[in-house]
Amino acid sequence: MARNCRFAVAVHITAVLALHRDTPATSDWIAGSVNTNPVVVRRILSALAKAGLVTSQRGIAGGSFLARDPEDISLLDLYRAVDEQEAQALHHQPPNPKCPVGAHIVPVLVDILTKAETAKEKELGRISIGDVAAAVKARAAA
Amino acid sequence: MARNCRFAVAVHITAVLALHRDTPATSDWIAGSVNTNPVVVRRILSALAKAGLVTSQRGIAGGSFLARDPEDISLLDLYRAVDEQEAQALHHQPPNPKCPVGAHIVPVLVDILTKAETAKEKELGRISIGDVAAAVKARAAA
DNA sequence: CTAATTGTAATTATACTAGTTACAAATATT
DNA sequence: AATATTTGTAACTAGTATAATTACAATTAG
Repeated sequence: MARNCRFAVAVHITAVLALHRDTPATSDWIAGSVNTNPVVVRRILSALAKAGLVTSQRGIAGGSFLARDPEDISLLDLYRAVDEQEAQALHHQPPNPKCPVGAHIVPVLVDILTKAETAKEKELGRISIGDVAAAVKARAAA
Repeated sequence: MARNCRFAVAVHITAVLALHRDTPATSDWIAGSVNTNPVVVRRILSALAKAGLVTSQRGIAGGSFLARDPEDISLLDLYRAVDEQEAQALHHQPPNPKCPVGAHIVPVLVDILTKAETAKEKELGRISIGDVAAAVKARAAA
């Protein structure tokens, strides 16, 4: 249990919200679809709320809504809200500065990893929750 | 200590090998540059050898070499050799098939993650170990 | 007032990681 | 042939991130 699946769950949650825009969805109900504990859902909803992507309401008729139209929420928004910094890791210990390679490899690596991460994020930015909801709907109809 | 830095170390190791093509580099020597334990280096060298990127020789004059020209080894080669499948994780437990979203979200997610991962890998494929070695050299000279 | 719901802290079990020790297998040098 | 050095791996350890779970205060509709 060491692999981060928060992004996948965030996409799932927001897809549910996109398909139920009229009534608030409770964390318990969403958890039933995701097949996990409601607290796990609330934690991710909390991160999404901090990013302004969803709103939640306490109380007996409470639950969560998308804060914007599904077409105006990209997967990159979710990714950033939830994964904080998924960037590939650098050295655990700083390399040896007395070796020419050790002394200069880190900024070179940072440059490489930034390029790779940027390409990935660009793809995620092209897809909206609306697209995801439509894809789910299309598969359900088929 | 849960973040994977094998790719970063693999780039470091192969950069060292690219700048010392004439003599074999021992895992002990490389470990001194990376600032880690020689066994960690040997483990990564072993993965690279399985992918045909380096060759190693045992014995008193042993050590490792690049198996190809640095320009012919891409960072994608290293990434694949070392990270096996770094792809972003899906749900921990399979979602609820009785919910329309739960029943159809997984293939949609796979499609999304594949696109994102492919974009990242395309970037890594554009960069060679030769490029990395040149960048390190340039910084060392500056 | 009551019941239902969110928000969050605390705890737990699991798994992955790098680091480390240990040692057999291989090999160049003498 | 003997020796010293190096790789290749297995086994183990400590540290840490993760999801799941329990618990409970705060909020709110009816």
